[in-house]
Amino acid sequence: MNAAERIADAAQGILVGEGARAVTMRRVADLAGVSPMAAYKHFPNRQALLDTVAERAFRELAARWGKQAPGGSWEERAFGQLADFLDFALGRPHLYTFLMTDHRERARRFPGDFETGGSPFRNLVVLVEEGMREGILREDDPLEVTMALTSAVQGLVQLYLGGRIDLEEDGFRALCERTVRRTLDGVRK
Amino acid sequence: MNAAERIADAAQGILVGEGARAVTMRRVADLAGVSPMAAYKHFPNRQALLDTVAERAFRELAARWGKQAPGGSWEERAFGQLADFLDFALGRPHLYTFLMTDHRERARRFPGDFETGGSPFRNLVVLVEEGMREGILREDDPLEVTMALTSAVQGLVQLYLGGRIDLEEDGFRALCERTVRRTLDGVRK
DNA sequence: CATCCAGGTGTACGTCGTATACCTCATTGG
DNA sequence: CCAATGAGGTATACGACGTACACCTGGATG
Repeated sequence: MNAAERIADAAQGILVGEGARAVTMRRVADLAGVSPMAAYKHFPNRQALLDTVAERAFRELAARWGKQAPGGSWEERAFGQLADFLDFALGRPHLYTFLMTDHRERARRFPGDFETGGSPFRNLVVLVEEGMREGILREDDPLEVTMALTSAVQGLVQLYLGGRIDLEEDGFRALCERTVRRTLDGVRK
Repeated sequence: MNAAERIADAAQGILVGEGARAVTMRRVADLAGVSPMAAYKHFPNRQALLDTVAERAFRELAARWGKQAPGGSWEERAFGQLADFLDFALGRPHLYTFLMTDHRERARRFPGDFETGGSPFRNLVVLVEEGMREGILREDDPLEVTMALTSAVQGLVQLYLGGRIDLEEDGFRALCERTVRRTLDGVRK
């Protein structure tokens, strides 16, 4: 029905797909069954289309991650979130890079946008707040503690997807777990 | 004299420059004062030219960072390294992204290549080993501890350069310091 | 002196984003 | 009932991109 959504769907489909094919207007149009210029009736340019796709994908992601089973200890839930994050990053590397790494002017911004609805990070901040309430984590700025925990993993993932970590996926996941554990416990004597 | 180096210089110059202009073969050739096809006498394709530029830039970086003044406490030296890293990442953002983030098949790889010569990371691993010898850091795998400390900062820089952190440069540098401090001390109670 | 070839040029092809002009209906005001 | 309108599609074209290919040129070498 809505042609703009069919076009955004097609663009997202390219990001989700296996091959590392770039999201070109012609390819998107082809996938949507429409001529290359049709997209410009709905988006002023390629960047605006990509921004829309990012917005949608972020919302979908937040909805999915919100539904996690709440059982288990705090640590089990925390490492469950890590596993979910890695499932996404390693399972949809192009979409991950597109959402998390590519420069985008209208991206969500720390700190403001990470507290309000729709951001996948919100769930993690909540988890950290729970950890502080339960006395597992030191009292501290929840947002910044969340950043400390997540940015280490994001840095590792960036290196891994950039071909700079010579490990199989299982080995890499284990490295991420050890790194999070070090961030939790500190490396200082 | 060496034409290949003049061309690589030109390419590096684009990465170092202010504007976010892409490294196109035509632009490189123009800067080198040569026709667009000349580069192909020295590099089989654009990717090979970029790989060469990355190799050179990495070596220059390692040489510069190796010369740091060795004075001060371990912590002062560590945060000095952080400042140097941020000077580079924030001062040459395009070169930084090119070197650290862009997918490159022939990139240096963890763990092997980070231990041997020419890698800027080598200095940090040495610093961490010193910290363990001085009893400041817990006995642990030096390479992985270095990764834990650096990947958090890399994750933050990636977010910052991607326009996802709404802070001035000073505020961002302070956030990096606090994050490294948390990684050193841990966030667990 | 003839040959060769390292290193340069000019041209051309297919791809990209997208400006522009055009077309085609369904809706709607008179 | 019909003319006008505008939303949404198309075809064509332009300049920039990476690069294949044919060609040139001048100094080293047999």
